Amino acid sequence: MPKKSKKADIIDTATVLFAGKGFANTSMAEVASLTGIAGATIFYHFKTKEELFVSVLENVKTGLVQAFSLYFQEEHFPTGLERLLGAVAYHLHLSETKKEWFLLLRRHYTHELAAVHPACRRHLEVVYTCLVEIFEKALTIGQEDGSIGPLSAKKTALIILAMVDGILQLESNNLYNAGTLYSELLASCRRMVENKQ
Amino acid sequence: MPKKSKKADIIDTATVLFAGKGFANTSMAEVASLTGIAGATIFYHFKTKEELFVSVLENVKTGLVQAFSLYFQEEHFPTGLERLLGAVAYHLHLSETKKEWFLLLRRHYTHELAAVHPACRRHLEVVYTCLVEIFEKALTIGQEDGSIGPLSAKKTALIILAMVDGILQLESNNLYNAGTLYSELLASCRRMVENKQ
DNA sequence: GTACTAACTGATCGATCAGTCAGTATTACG
DNA sequence: CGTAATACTGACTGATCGATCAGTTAGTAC
Repeated sequence: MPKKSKKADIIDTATVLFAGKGFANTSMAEVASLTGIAGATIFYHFKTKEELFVSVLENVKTGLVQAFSLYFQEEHFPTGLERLLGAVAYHLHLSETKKEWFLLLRRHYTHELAAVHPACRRHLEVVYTCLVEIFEKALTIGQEDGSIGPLSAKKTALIILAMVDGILQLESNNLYNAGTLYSELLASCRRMVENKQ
Repeated sequence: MPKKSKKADIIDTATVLFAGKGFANTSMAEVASLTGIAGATIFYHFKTKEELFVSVLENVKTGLVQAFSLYFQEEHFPTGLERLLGAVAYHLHLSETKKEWFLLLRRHYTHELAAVHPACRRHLEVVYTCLVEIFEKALTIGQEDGSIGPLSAKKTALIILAMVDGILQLESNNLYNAGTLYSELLASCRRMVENKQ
């Protein structure tokens, strides 16, 4: 196994903790102990707790953008509609294999900090722009090939993102076994955007 | 103006603070000072911070259930489809006039506590059951009168709830001016559930 | 080896905060 | 009025946590 730098180890540990327990409830001491280093070491690599958080978010951003770009490099779709449904399905899939990423993005602190911290805001914007544009592009393609009806691609992309995110939220809050809803979600998306023959 | 009890004052102040800054970032001292009472007074009415939070949540539950019940007492709809869209619109409307309620329900701490604290969990369940059943009932009525197509009422109700909640989330995170999306959201709901003629 | 730098650490500090307690004010009632 | 309960308060405590700092170790260059 490749020996990772301690700095990267800290970021990995912090990602899980920030995502799982939130910023305020995660202590630097806990990050240090789970990483297997002394408490003061974190402050050598990151000046403040906030700076650590931003590094974590940047790391998530990079990973997420890369994952989607890779997916569309390998997959190809006959119609825009199928491309859209593929994107939704991959979004759902990623949120299972990389739960921490999406938990972190859904944490309130992430958005509170973004309102105040320019670098943090930029990372968040990149993530959301990436997600929205994926849907938007699929919708535009679908309108050209006739698989998708006439609607505002931009606004519909936002609504689909909200819908997917809302389902993931329900699931992560253990309110309903949302896994059961995945196929129903895809069907609902299809009904929502497909061209009435 | 009716003189309110200090206990009710504390709950009102705490609702705004817990909703706006979260549980961990709200100090009992702040709640006390904004309510205009001494710090120790809160602990006379509520044994712990957690108990205060549960009282706040209970209060939100009561208000929310009442608001929806009142709405459907006064409004009547010609079709199930219109009833559904009315419910969605009222949900969006309430989330503006009673922002704190929905912010509180979306806070992670609310769900983390619910996983451990039975009374808290019960309050949350009442709220979500109320919201889901409103959509579910409208869908069922619509299927009977032919305005809504054949689909699982329960699952579709969950998806619509997730969609509305997702839009509100986008808005409260200042990511997009989601207000612009309200009419598009209603149109999308309609396309999703209406009976193909 | 020596010299220099980067990585890392243990001990500690100051601030914050939930919760306690012993006591004071306020109300209700005979 | 008296007295008893309820409502409220100021001063304090113990624990937690972010951050600092003086110092040690590991790595690299010569």
